[in-house]
Amino acid sequence: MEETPARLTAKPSWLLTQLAVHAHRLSSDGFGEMGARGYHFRILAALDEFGAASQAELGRRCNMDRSDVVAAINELAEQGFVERTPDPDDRRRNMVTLTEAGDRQLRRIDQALDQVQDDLLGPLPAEDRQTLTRLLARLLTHHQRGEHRQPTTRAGRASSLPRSTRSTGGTASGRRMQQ
Amino acid sequence: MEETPARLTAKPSWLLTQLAVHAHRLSSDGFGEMGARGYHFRILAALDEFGAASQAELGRRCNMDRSDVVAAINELAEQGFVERTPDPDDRRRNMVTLTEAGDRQLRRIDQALDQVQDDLLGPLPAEDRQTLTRLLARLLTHHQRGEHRQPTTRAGRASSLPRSTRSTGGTASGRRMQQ
DNA sequence: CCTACATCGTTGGCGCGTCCAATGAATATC
DNA sequence: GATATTCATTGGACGCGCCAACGATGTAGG
Repeated sequence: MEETPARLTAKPSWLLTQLAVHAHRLSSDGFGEMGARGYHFRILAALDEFGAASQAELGRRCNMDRSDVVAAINELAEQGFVERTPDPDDRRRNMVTLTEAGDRQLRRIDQALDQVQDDLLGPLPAEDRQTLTRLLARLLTHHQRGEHRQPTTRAGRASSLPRSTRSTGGTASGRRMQQ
Repeated sequence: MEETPARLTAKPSWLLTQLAVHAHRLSSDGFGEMGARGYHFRILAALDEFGAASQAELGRRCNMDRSDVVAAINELAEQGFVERTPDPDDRRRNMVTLTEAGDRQLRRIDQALDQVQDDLLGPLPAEDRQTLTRLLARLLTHHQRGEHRQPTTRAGRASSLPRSTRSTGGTASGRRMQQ
């Protein structure tokens, strides 16, 4: 069948992102069967492991944007998996709580995901699986550090230019800028 | 800072997809500077390596949907990086050709991506980089094989459900068929 | 020849994940 | 108290991966 350009297959970033596509599909198939998606699982997991939390905290723990937490919590609440109640101690916050049904849902998803790991790592022997996991974890840790561009408390200008400045002007519509 | 749930960090699928996010961001930052995106690079790479091709063929090589190829070619043509001409031998097809400007653009992107690989693999020593690449390549190959569920010519297999009901279908999950 | 069928390009649409900007309420800091 | 910060929410954007359907064209079979 048609070959893929070596310029792609030779690059770790290609291997990684393409394999991630497969991982994502396997996962989606997994919890898609119970009407969930990635964001739901993340939040349920965080609530289970750390207890009730504000939405902002959930976002920090799960690497999600606040606004996406809002939507996910809406959906989870509709399904009865979490409850959203105002925090009396800080009226800006919502306390998000895991319900029993939510706990059950979490376990179901988690189980489905265990199977997914196996499908994903498919042909690798145990040792290689461990090696791969270790290397990935190491890189991920590396890339997450230094990601908390803290506003520095106290006037720490970070020259946050919207930075649309694109060179080859052309027609394009480049965007990007993640802080 | 806030911890991430172990239910997530313990899963290879999580490590993979999250790291892919970083890889994707690094890449985007890379060619975003020249008004390109992933799809563009894939197509330029395929044209450079295998010569002029039809859009369908490009889609097969680059793991892209035909419809997405259309859009990408539109954009590349606007920028003068490829030319789209009808194929006289088969009037269904378009021959897509790489221009000189396109070739230069490809080289620019490719160079930027080399830097990206280095940033991505950051703290890993050469040996680990190699190991990781090898494992990823192996898994990717594994997951790409068996993806060409061919309609078998004659009489349609595949009950082709609207794609949600994919219930306990067991492993297979009737996957795609790109190619 | 004529009828199926497959392929190609195109349009239009969906879902998911990631992100940003801006608003209004509440709180923290000075 | 004035200012800055945090929080939830809305509304939007973009990339990537898909799918369905169309009309035009090409290929096989009977």
